Order: sequence, then C-alpha cells, then structure tokens
Amino acid sequence: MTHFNERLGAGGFRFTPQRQRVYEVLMETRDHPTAEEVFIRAKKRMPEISHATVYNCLDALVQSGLARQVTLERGATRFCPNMEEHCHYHCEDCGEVFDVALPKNSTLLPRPKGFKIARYDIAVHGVCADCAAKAKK
Amino acid sequence: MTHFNERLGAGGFRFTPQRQRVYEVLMETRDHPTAEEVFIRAKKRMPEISHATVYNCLDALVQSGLARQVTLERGATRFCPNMEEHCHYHCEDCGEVFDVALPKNSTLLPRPKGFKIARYDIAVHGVCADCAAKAKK
DNA sequence: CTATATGCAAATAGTTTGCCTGTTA
DNA sequence: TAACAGGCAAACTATTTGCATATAG
Repeated sequence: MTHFNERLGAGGFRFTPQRQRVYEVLMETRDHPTAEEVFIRAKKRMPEISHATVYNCLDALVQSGLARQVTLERGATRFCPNMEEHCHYHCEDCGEVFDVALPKNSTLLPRPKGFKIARYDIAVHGVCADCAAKAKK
Repeated sequence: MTHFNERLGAGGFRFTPQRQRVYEVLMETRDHPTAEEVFIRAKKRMPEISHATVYNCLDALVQSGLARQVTLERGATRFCPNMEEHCHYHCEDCGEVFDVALPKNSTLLPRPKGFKIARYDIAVHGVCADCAAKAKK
C-alpha cells in the first residue's frame, strides 16, 4: 500500500495503523459511509480506535487527497475514496449513493473570471432504477 | 406575495406568518445563511419565533420549491431561495457562496439509464477573485 | 371546528476539543 | 527524542422531538 504512504507523506501526515485502517474501511465497501459508520467498521478489527481518531483520520485522508467528503443533505457527512472525476447519484428512496464517471470534455462548468477552482462536487438527487421499478409494482 | 401562497398551497402547506417571515429573510439577503442565521434574522422582527419553527419553515419552503438546501462542507446546512438552475461557488478563504447561472444546454450530466433525476446540486470550491487578489499583496 | 403549525424545553445527533499518553520518523 | 497522533471524556453545535396551545382554512 505504497500509494497510501506516499500520499499521506506528501500531505505532511505520518503513517499510522489507524489511518491505514480507516482507509481500508473506505476501500473495502464503497458505499459512502458516514464518519459514524466508518467508526463502527474500523472498530471491528481495531477495538481501541476512538471516535475522535476516526474524525482525525478522515481529515488526514481528505487533506492528502486519499478521500473526499460528500455532503448530500442535512445529516452526517459521507466519505468516499474515489478520487476520479465523478458525480454522486443519490437515491432518495433507498438512500444509496452511486458514483457515476463524468464524461471527458463535458463543457459544463462556468468559469467566473478570477475564481480559482480547486475542486467541485456534483450531487444528483432522484430515484434509482431499482426503486423506480419497485414503485411501479 | 401570491407566488409564495400558491407554492406553499401546492406543497400542501398552510400559510403562516412565520413561513412568510422566513422566506423574507432568505429573499432579503441572498447570502446562503445557515438555519441558525435565519433564526437570528427572523427573530429581529418576530421575537416569539422559535428555533424549531425556523427548521419547520425551512423544510416547508424546501418541500414546496421555494428554497433549496445547500450542503457545502461539514457544518450547518445553508439555504437559498434562488430556484433557477445554478451552481454554488464557494470561496474557501472568505467563506462566501456565489450563485453562478448554468449555461443553457450544458450537456453536463450523465443520464444513467433508469435513474429519475429530480434535482442536482453543483458546488465548486476554490478561492474567489477578491481573496486571490488579497493573497497576492 | 379540526387538522396543522407554533413555542418551549429537553433530547438526540454529529463533530470538536483538551489533556495526557503513546508512537513515528 | 521531538513532534505528531491516539484515546477518552467532556464540550459544543446542529437538528429533532414531545407536548400543550394557538390558528389557518
């Protein structure tokens, strides 16, 4: 997991088992967990890990470009380790969040002059195919 | 303010002075206030208004299409009454949020089959022109 | 007149902090 | 061995809830 160490280091963060564990959790199940969910999953194999540490680790991962925050609605912030350009499709029925790659050269974003774009988040809300099918029955 | 009443009614909500006041607050200053900020401003001209009522009213406005929620980062949800297609440009230096209209026919969003899009939020993070200028000095 | 909304206060998330101990580089 | 990070518990902030009272339609 050398990419992990490099990234952490580049961000000015040290390697710790907790950070690794939190990253593993994100990579294992790509379901955009909340910090609380990450905490519960991380705890399964690292029972001493604390709440505060999970928040710390998530911050470190976000700051070193290993994860993103996703804030969809009121409620807990979610996290995902997919660093490619993508949007989040959020099903309002089942609550699932799907990553959808952005088409290359999508001429989408306005570039107001002077504004330096660092990153952007696109969240699309609606109803997923499965839930739409169920609703029809 | 007939548009307001129509909208509320269509959403299945009753007119109340509190809802009107909350909507006024959003319309007066388009600075994407948090619920707490709305509460403080609403209270100035309606001292009896309560915290819970402000949250209620904001929900009613969102559900009847009179306002949108904007969730930018960890922290409080913000609200805006601009219902046109637009993105939010968020300056990480000064914290301001600017509305920027989306170009017509921007072919931006992937349409994964089966997914019924209800609405989407585009948040662009970076540094605004003013802050960039200040940083250079 | 009745369903719905408000006001209040207390409860419940979600997140951060302080302080002391442990660990990485 | 000197920062930096973790653990724990408590503090804070954001949001929700329960219930009695008020009010819009």
